[in-house]
Amino acid sequence: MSKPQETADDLRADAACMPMPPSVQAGPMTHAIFRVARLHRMLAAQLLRRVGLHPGQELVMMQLWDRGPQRQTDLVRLLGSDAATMTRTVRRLEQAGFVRRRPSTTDKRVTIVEPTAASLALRRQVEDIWAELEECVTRSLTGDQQSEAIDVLARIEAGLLRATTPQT
Amino acid sequence: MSKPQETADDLRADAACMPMPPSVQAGPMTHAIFRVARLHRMLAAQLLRRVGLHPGQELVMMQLWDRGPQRQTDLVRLLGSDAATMTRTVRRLEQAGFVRRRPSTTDKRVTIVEPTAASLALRRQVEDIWAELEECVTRSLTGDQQSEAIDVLARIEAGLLRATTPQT
DNA sequence: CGCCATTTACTGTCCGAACAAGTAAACCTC
DNA sequence: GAGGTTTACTTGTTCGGACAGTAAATGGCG
Repeated sequence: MSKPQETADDLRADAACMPMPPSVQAGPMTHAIFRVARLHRMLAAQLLRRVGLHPGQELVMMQLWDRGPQRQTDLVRLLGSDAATMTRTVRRLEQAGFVRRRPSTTDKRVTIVEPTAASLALRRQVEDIWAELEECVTRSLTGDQQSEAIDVLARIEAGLLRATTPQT
Repeated sequence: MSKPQETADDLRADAACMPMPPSVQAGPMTHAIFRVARLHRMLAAQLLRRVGLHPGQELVMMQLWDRGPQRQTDLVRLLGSDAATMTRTVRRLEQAGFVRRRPSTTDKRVTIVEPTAASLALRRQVEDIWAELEECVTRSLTGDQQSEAIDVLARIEAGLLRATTPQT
């Protein structure tokens, strides 16, 4: 094997660098967001796989652990998700044994979702995963840059929000 | 019936604010990235739907427009995508008439993907969509903040990259 | 030349995400 | 209390994304 040694730059070029054609270059922020979002999600998926969760499921569990039993609708609202997605996600979490579903006694439409005792073992693992994720995100940033980043992301979110909620 | 009227803040709380339970608060950057990524993708999907594309397909088309006919493997490498995903995405783009597939004469394994003449009409629309996306992302940022944002996102990407490519 | 690892593309499977449509229950108003 | 509306949940479909497995073609090596 020649391939004398792949430098860090080579790896960087291979793995992340979707190259820079002119049309992509036209939207540097959009492009950067795409890249970061994908890497972030990939890393989250990779870490969550170890504990048998798929991306998105951990968010449901975190809500349940923090806020206790919830109606599915509440989970949908809290996560900004979709009712259909929530139905299937909760069903899979139930099959995995992390969640229990119980019909409400006061409103026959609603089903209450609650974390199982078995899920408590997951909680610390998920918290560790979030800590590791956060570490990966922040380790290239100084404290000041982290503050900058939080502020900038909040501003970007505000700008996007104005576009996605034109109604009212 | 109290619920006099929902204020703009209420709506904002509904739409974007996935609340702040302690475990989420533990990873403010991770949380912010999730939120921005989701909004960004939602907006992209919303804009792309007008021209009949799904998120991800536009990236393939942009590569083809900018770099000309490509092997599927090249598209996979350029976009950092998956061979299986690319197979299906290209097939759908072909069915939609935006792409043509042609077997290579020199290597019977490869199929060359090239944009159709019909796709050229899409190109300007997609460029407009990227411009609109970029506008939504940047409109809450000053010029300095945009530079900050690019820098910060690049640093975050670098941090994530070190985690997702641990192997040589 | 023949063997074998690699490359390229495809299929099946499972997941989240989004949309549409439908059902049942609760609520509201007349 | 009857009828219309809203709410809560479910199912079906389509898409991108990821993993596993397959088949064919290629290229290198002995």
